[in-house]
Amino acid sequence: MNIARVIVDVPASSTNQTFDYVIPEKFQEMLTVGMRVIVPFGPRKIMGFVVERVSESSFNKLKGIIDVLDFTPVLTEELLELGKWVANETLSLSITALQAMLPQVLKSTYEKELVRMTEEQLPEVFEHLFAGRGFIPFKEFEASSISYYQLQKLIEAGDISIDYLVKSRITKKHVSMVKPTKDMHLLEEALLDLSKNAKKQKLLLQFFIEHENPIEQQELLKKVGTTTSTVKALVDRGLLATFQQEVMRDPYENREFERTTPLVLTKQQREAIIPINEAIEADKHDVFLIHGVTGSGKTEIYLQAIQEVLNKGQEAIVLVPEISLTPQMVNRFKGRFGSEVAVMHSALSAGEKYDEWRKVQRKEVKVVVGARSAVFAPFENLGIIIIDEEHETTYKQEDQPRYHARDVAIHRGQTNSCPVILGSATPALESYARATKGVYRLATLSERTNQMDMPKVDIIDMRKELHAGNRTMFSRDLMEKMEQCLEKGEQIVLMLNRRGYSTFIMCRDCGHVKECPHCDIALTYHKNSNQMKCHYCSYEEPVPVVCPECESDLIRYFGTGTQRVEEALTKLLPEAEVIRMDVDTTRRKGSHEKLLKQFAEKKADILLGTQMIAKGLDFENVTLVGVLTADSMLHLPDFRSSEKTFQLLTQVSGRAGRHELPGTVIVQTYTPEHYSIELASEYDFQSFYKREMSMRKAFQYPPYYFLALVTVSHENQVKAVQTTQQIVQVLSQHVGNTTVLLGPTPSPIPRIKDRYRYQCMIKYRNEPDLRTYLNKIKTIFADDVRKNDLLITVDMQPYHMM
DNA sequence: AGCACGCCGACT
DNA sequence: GTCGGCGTGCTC
Repeated sequence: MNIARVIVDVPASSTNQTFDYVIPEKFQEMLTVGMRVIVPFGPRKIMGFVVERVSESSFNKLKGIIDVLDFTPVLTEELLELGKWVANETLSLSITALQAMLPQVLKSTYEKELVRMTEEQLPEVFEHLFAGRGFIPFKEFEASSISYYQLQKLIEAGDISIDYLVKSRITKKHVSMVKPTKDMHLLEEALLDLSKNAKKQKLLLQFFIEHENPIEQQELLKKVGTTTSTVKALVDRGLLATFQQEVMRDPYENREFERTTPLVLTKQQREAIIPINEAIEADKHDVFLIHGVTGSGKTEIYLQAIQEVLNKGQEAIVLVPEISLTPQMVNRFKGRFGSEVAVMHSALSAGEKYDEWRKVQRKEVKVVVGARSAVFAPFENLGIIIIDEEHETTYKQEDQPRYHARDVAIHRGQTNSCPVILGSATPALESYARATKGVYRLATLSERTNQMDMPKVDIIDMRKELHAGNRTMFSRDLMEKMEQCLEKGEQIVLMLNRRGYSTFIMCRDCGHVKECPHCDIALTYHKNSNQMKCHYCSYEEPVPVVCPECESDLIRYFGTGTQRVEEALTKLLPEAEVIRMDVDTTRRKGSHEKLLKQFAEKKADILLGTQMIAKGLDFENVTLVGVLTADSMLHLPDFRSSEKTFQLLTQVSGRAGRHELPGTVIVQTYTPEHYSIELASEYDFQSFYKREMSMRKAFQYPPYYFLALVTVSHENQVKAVQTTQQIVQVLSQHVGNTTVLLGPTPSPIPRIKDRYRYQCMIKYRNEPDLRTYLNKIKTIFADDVRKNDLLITVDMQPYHMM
């Protein structure tokens, strides 16, 4: 078994296979599957994952592994298998699937260097370039005006060589430690030898005579009340030594978590948890869907089920949508399970993420609470996977590998024979349909634990407001209720559903909208820099003074951004303090949390924000929730827009009156008669489900049909259309007659970065070999892709049609 | 991907 | 003769 099969870090279809390498003697014993290695690949050195150890290879001249990067495998055998499955399922490359399971810092970066091999005089230009150094970054050569040919000659002559470096992004955090170097009695002797003036040094020695263990320098200095120079003096005398020790970053280290104990469950909660506990006991895989209204105590069920799993000595993964991974959520898990919990979300620095991941790898924790990618946590004795807010679209990764965390979770649940819990107040139609069919087991929690009714929802027809002469973005009802709220000292949450809207620039005279010259999309206005930016290609230009079309100076920015609402609010309710939460105010790390804390401490009356405020927040003093534009995403070209609207409205309504104070919700809309708005206001999931299902059936959408989306992009529009047409043709020869092929159709954004984008949508009910056909297409066009800069992407079960 | 190799055409 | 610019095939 002295040969390793390696998946190399070269994301290309032609290298999407294992490569065999000889394992040098010194690595024979320690190298196991799942470790990262550095291997020669052509003239380069690259990183790769060992996926198998074998004793024979069909390949003749094997090269050897250069280095092994890990002492503990970064991928367990289960995860290697899972990687294969993900790659196959999502039609992505093996290396991409494997990389997706690891924290970013474990990715390798590559650099080239020029190494001087001779002391003899090099040509003038090279002497100048090296400037006395033994090696230089290759980039410096590229930046110089020296020709490649000249370099080639020197390389051939052996005067210069190229070195390929594989670097790691890992940054381990270290602290300075201090320890005594001599025995106790020697320290005591030294103490007597010190001069009378060296008071601080004496104190330090005294300290180590009492505590002989190494101590963090910072802590030592504080305890003894001295500075590094004193420590240094003793180090110079050979009595003490300083060294660096690695520490784990703990993003929550300075936080106290109030320990909580299990709550008494309601009847409905008990009924829901019994079958889950049975599955845990029996090591049986099953998918449970908990459909529970907001405030029905889903989280308590999760906590108690996890406790059951921990009691068995097993581990738990909890997935939460990024956006609701709020301090409140983290508190609940940290409060119950303390240091057994690792938290993984995007607000952590790369280093912190790595450390949290290592806590799992080193078995220092038993529970992971995290966003999508936490589904790959390297536990080896998994007892349960929980997906909260399972309907959230953030569980679908939008770049390669385009996996859905729910599917991965269920697959891991099968291999680990453990239960998977999906929880939501508004389950995804797909999930609910499976639950009704008995594929998943359904538990319904219809009562809130505090017995309070859901807040009353008033729908306001904004067309009538307009007719009545109200041209502001606040209806008369909302204004009145806000004023009442402020008088009583209660708080307000205002949500602006910005999806589908953005601040763009439009000419009031001719209606001209400023678009990106490289993408078919309106440029967005950025107030702070006074620039127009493209969100797709980061093209930028200053805001025009006059309309480029008609030269009118009536060119303004448009759209209802949170900034504009804030401005309007301060005009209409000057006494109200407003906290604005959107991408602009929450970009900085921790600012999200800070703003929420301020609001919780009642430092503001109104919390104004985008969707990000709809989830997971729980403020006792909030009695009014206003949705400014409920229908803004209803008209998007997305078959899930009704579902998303229903979910969002239900979610945001749950923010009001969660405690003693009764709550009101005001929903402003231009389409009050739309069923998703009407039924959300009545909290009628069942009717919505039936209604939406019949729509999906009629229009052949999930859950009745599966989808696959093939997108083709090319600089040349004709080429893009033609290729898509060819793809449709090839597919039509293979697929069954119940399968629908749509296309070529332009993508919702038909051009990005000067590339035209066309797509083909496949709607199917039963196509067991579809992946084979799609792979075949990839092979057919592989040449075209490489030679003609064609791009073909496949998205199985797409969530965004772009 | 990224590198070498080879062929071609432009330029001194 | 000297260079750089692509197109092509290969990487254990």
